[in-house]
Order: sequence, then structure tokens, then C-alpha cells
Amino acid sequence: ERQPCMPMHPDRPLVIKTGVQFTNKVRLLVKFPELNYQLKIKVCIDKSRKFNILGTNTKVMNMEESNNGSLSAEFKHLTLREQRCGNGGRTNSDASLIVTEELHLITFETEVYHQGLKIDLETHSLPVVVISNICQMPNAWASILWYNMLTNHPKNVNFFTKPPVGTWDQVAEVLSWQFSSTTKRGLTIEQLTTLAEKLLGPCVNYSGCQITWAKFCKENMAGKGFSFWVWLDNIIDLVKKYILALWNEGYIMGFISKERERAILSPKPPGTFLLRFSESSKEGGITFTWVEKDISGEYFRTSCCFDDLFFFSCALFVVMLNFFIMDATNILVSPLVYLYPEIPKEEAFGKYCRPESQARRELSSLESINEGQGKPQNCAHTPTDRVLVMGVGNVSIRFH
Amino acid sequence: ERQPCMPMHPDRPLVIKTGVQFTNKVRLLVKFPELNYQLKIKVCIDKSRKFNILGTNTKVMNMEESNNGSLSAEFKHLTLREQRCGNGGRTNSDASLIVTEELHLITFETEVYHQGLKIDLETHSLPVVVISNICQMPNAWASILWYNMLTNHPKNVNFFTKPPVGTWDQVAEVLSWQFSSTTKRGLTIEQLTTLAEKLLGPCVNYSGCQITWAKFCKENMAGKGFSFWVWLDNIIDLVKKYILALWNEGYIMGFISKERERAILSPKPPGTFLLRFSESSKEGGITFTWVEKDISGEYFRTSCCFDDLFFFSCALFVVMLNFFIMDATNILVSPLVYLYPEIPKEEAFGKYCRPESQARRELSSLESINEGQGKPQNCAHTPTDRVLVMGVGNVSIRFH
DNA sequence: ACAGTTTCCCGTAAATGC
DNA sequence: TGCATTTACGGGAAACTG
Repeated sequence: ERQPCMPMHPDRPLVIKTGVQFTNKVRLLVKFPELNYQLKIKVCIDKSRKFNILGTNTKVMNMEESNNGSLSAEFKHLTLREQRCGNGGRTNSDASLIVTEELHLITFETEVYHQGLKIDLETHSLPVVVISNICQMPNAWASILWYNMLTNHPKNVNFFTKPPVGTWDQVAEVLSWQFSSTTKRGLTIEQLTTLAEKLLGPCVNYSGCQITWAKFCKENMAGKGFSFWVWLDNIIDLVKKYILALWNEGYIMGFISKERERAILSPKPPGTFLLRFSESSKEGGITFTWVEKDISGEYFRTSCCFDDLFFFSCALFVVMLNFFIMDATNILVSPLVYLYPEIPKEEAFGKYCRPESQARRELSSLESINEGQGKPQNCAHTPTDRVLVMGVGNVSIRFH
Repeated sequence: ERQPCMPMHPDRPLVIKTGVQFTNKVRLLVKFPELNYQLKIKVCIDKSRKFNILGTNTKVMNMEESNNGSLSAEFKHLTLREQRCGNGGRTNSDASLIVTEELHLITFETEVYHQGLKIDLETHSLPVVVISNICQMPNAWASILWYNMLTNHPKNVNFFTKPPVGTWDQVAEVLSWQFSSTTKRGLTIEQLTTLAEKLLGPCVNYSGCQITWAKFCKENMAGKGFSFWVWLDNIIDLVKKYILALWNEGYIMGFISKERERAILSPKPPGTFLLRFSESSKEGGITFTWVEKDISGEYFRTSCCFDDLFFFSCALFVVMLNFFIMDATNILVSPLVYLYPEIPKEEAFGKYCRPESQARRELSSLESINEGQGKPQNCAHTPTDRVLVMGVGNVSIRFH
């Protein structure tokens, strides 16, 4: 009889954003042949916090053609709005819970008259999380995952007052599913092992290891300003947005430790490279690492983190200062010297390369890039003047 | 007594987007000393199309401290919602007008009892344009500009049923003001002359020339898929978003014909360049042109159009295929050969460079870039293998 | 079918509340 | 004051509607 509360975000049911439409359907599984009268269903939400359901919240059940004539009612165009009462403030049962841990129930009520008796029927959705901004989605979805991973209870809205631990085996399955349900490829054992190490530290066998809710989603990772789940969820977004086809092909190793990366690249011929997600970028980024070999030995080089910010930082004045043309002898020269009429280009554009300039947004992005490059393990930076040129189709990107 | 209807878009008053808050203020200029009773003001909108004003639409006037004690009422948090009636459809007075040419009046009503007589007072805003999506803003704002440029009539809501022509002198002033009111710099005579030529064709003296509303905003420019105003407005957005500081300094010539560009660059030393807005990009773009000189003569070269799309097109697979490193002898080599374990990089990434790949968005952007480069006058493309490398800080962009 | 128009809703930024 | 949460609204896309 129960039916999940529907998308909104199609891959993330059971999370409802206030002001965004959602759909709900109830089906009557018990058949009363004598039920030929109108059966009116009312949908409502628990009153732990004051939400109102907007839209038609009562409906008459009707025959479902697809489903051997069982009765059902589908509520479309429902939205939730928080009722900000005069005294203000949330009135949830347990104030220690953050909003994305607060669970709510959508209930469906009806009355059946059977053999002269009035019977109140009631059913409800699985617990849902209500958010007010999409930026709360990662945490809200984590709650849904944790709940459904660890309990079959249909309405334990206090689940997060004392959230149970999960085993690595359970978590691994859920993590892989996050990829396989939105792309054509889940996670390999090797990728999962890298993730296990991030959550649990080095260990021979992760099977049976326990992972707390805090570790999964609430605490920041050691030395990082973000939780494991937020990091991973942003990577999922990055994959879907920019590199879905490559991911589907299995061309992205993605989760691999730097040690393992070197170990597997080392026996390979020079020029062999792999793609890996950035471990330091909260927003999701990808880098590539390759092997080089020459007479003096073997080198591993890793590109800068490649993400949205990277491209956003290509502000015009930076371009103008660094425009090169390759002459007939393959030497880079800069053809731009004077901004018309006779302003040296450094004078025109140089000052914008200082943080005190008013080109605020461009610069703040640029700083982040420089920061990333400062970390030697994350960038092919060497103290020499050696220059990398990274081509982009007709366009190419260089860094040094 | 009249008061413009306030922002929303702070630089674009008199345009109201449905569902977005706006503010309105009325002041009573006539002073009635005996008016010590409560003077209630009601705000409403004309009924040519069915809009409702949401928010507190009645208010009591009160003393204004800043303004020598005159009475005023300020309506905040007003929003407009269209009343979609059962029969549907717009019910505007003149169905031939598009929404951004439909003018509406916000009216303020009150009743004054003076010496035993009831006096109905009413005032209204300047005509406003109501839009439902911000993408209608350019055309809506053009309507406001044209109206206020050509009439002092306080409430001619049928203005656009037969819009008067403007002279170039009027239009030039308005165009320059579009820049000077949102940046620190208006348009020079030379820039304006380039714009005049776009609107009116070659001419010795544009003063007094007539420009129709259609020419300004309704018809597409010859051979282009967009109107003059839409093109210009997107450039204003580009300037504000990415190159405000450079524009304020006067470092961007911006509007200059290709003939004039060559004429002024020719006598200058090699390496002299200037920045100019793209004439072919609807969305607003900027290019730079420079002079080169060698034994065989003088060359003018223009970069690709530099805009949002340009950077968005830097998809990962394109980067992977074109990654170069410069070796000790300044020769570009590609260190990436095999995707781990032993997939030739062309096999892994090459197929995504075809439009039939599923990397839809990346590719559609990429195609636009190639297109732009196909136009010889717009790009430094030469049939030789000569390569341009355009640096971007630690990062640089190359095209060939 | 189609074009003008509106609705939907994410994601960033700002405001608000506690 | 600082952090958690909500509101605001631009902008891209989908849905609507004659």
C-alpha cells in the first residue's frame, strides 16, 4: 500500500524541496468488490514541523487500467510550504537534529463503510526529508540512503536521534549504486577499496568494518573542510555533467590512491596515463597522471585539478598577458606588445593581476588555481622553466 | 507626485517581472495643514491585462523625516501575478502588440475630505512593462528607453501601436547612457559612429538621421539572427560581467569597423593591438587584433571570439587529445600516449570528438568554436601549420 | 507545427533567524 | 556574533497555448 513520494529530482526520491512540485500515488491493495461508491483520499503531512501541502489534497480513487482494475489515486502538483508562525522558529520534536536529519511522513487518509461499519484507513509514505534549497540535497539524500540501508521500519522518524552504524559491505553497495543508478557503470572492487581506505584508514580487509553516520556524512574528513559524502556527491555531479561518456566506458579510474597509482603506472611504457578524481577539491575535480622515463630515471607527473573553476579563471586580462605565437623555428614569441595607441600591454593588463584590483571575481578564481598549483603533489610544477602546453582542440591550455 | 516603479533590476526601473518584488513610493506634494487624519493609499494596476498585486496594497501615509515633513507612503514587497482566467489568453487592449510593448500603469488612489467635500485623488507611475522571464528584459528595457526618449506623455499606454521614429542624436545619447549609467565610461564619438553605421549604413553625417523602432529593436540586422539592441545589450552584459575594469580604463576600443581597425593599426609599430567586440556573436564576445610585420609585408591577425562558450567548450576529452609538453629544446611533444592499461589515447578520446557522441553539450559548444574559426576574417587561422599559443596565467590557450 | 510566452526550478547570493 | 536555514531571483530549459 505504501508508495514512495515522488521526484522532484528523479534520482533522489523521498527528498522534497519546499515550493517544488511532487507527485504521490496510493493504491488500494485490498479489494472490496462492494466498493462501488466514491472513495475519497486525503493527503497530508505530519505536524512535527508546520508544513502545508498546497495543491488539490483530496482526490477520489479510480480504476487503474494498467493494474488489473485496482483502485488508485495520484496526487500531482503538490508542493510543500513551511508555515512560519508568528512566534517563529522550527517546532520539530527534537531540536538537536539538523533539518536534513528530520524525517517526515506523508499520510493518506480515507474512510470506508463496510457492512455498516465506518473504517478509517490510513497509510503513509516512507520517511521523507524536506529541504528549502537544493544545496541541502546532498545531505538530505545521505539521510535517505542511511535510513533505507539500515532499517525496514516504515515510520521511524526519530531514526537520526541515534543513527545506527553500517558495515562497509552495506556502504560499499550503496556507494556503487549511486553511480550505477545514474550512469552506466558502478564502482569496481578496486575503486571501492580506495574509498574504504578514505573512510577507515589502511586495513587488509574492510569487510565487516563499521562506519558511523558521523564518519559518513557529518564530520569533515581529516585535514579537509568537507565530509566524505559531500566530496563523493560532488564527484558524481562532475561525472554526470562533464565526463559521462568517458565514465560509462570505464576510462576513468577515478578513485585510486597516489601510491597505487605509481605502482600500477611504473611497469607501463612511458606515456601511459590515467584519470583520477581530485582528493582535495570539495567541488569535484579530475586530474591525470602520466609516466615519463629518460636516462636519469622515471617520473610521475600529475596535471592540475581540472574543474569548473579552472576554466572560469581564464579571464581576459590573463589571456592578454600570456598570448604567444609559435614562429617558424618553433619558438614561442609574444606578438602583442602595445595596446593601441601605445600602451605597453603590461601597463594595461598587469595591474589586474593583483588581488587589490577590482576584477574581483576573476581574481578570486585565479587565486584558487594558483593555490592548487602550489601543492607539489597535485601539479606538474617543477622549479625549472619547463613549460607544459595542454591543448584543447583548436585551443590549448598551457601551464608551467 | 509621480514616482517611478522601482527595481528589481536596479539599473532598469519601469520593468517589472511577475513574481519578483518591487517597491513603490508616493509622495503628496500638496500640503493640507488640516490633514491630521489618516490618509489611506491604495495601489493597483490597470486592468488591460489581468494582473494582481500581491502584498500589502493599502497603506497609511506618514511624515517623511528627510523631506521637510511631507506625507508619503512606500509600498515594499509588492509582486505582480498574472491572473490566468478560465478562458485563458491575454486580454490586452491591442493584441497586435507583443508583451514587451504592452504598457501598464501602477495607480495610487486615496480619498481626501476637505471642507466637507470628498475628493478622490489618483496618481500613477510612468508606463511600466511587465515581463515573466528575465530573458524578456532586453526588449522590455528597449521599450522603456524608446518611450522616454520620445515622449513626455505621462500615460500613453498605446505608444507602441504607432511608435514614433527617433533621430540618431537622440539614440546616440541613450546608447552612451546605457554604458555610462552602469560603468564608469560612456561611448566616444568614434564608437558611436561605428554604431550609427551599423544602424544606418555608411553616411558622412549621421546627425538628424531617423531611426525607426523596428530598426532599433524589432528587425534582425542584415544577415544576422538578432536585432541591433539585443546585440548591444548582450555586449553591455559582457562588459559588466567580465571586463568592467578594462572598460572603465578605456582600454577596450570595442566598436570599430574592420576597415577602420586596419587603418589605425597600420602606421603603428608591430605588436600593436586593440580589443573589439564581436559583430557576429549574439551573446556578446570580444576579440583582439594585432599587427605583424616582416620582410614580406604587413599582416593583421584577429583572435577567435572570446566569450563564455569559448571556455565552456574546453571539455576534458579535447584536452586529453591535445596535451603537449615542451621539451628542453623547446619542441612540443605529447607525453600522453596510452590510457592505462594500454589504450591508445586516440581510441579512448577520439570518438568523443564526433557529433554523434553522447557528450552533447560539450560538442555543441565545440562546434560553435570551429564555426567561428572557419570565418577567415574572424580568426588567426592560416592554411599553414603555424600554431598560436595564447597563455592564460599559469594556463595558456593555443589555437591553430 | 510553431513561436511567443509563461512556468519550472537549479544554484548562487543575500537575508534571516536563532 | 556565527552558523544554520530560508528566501530571492537570474538564467536555462521545458511546458504551455493559442
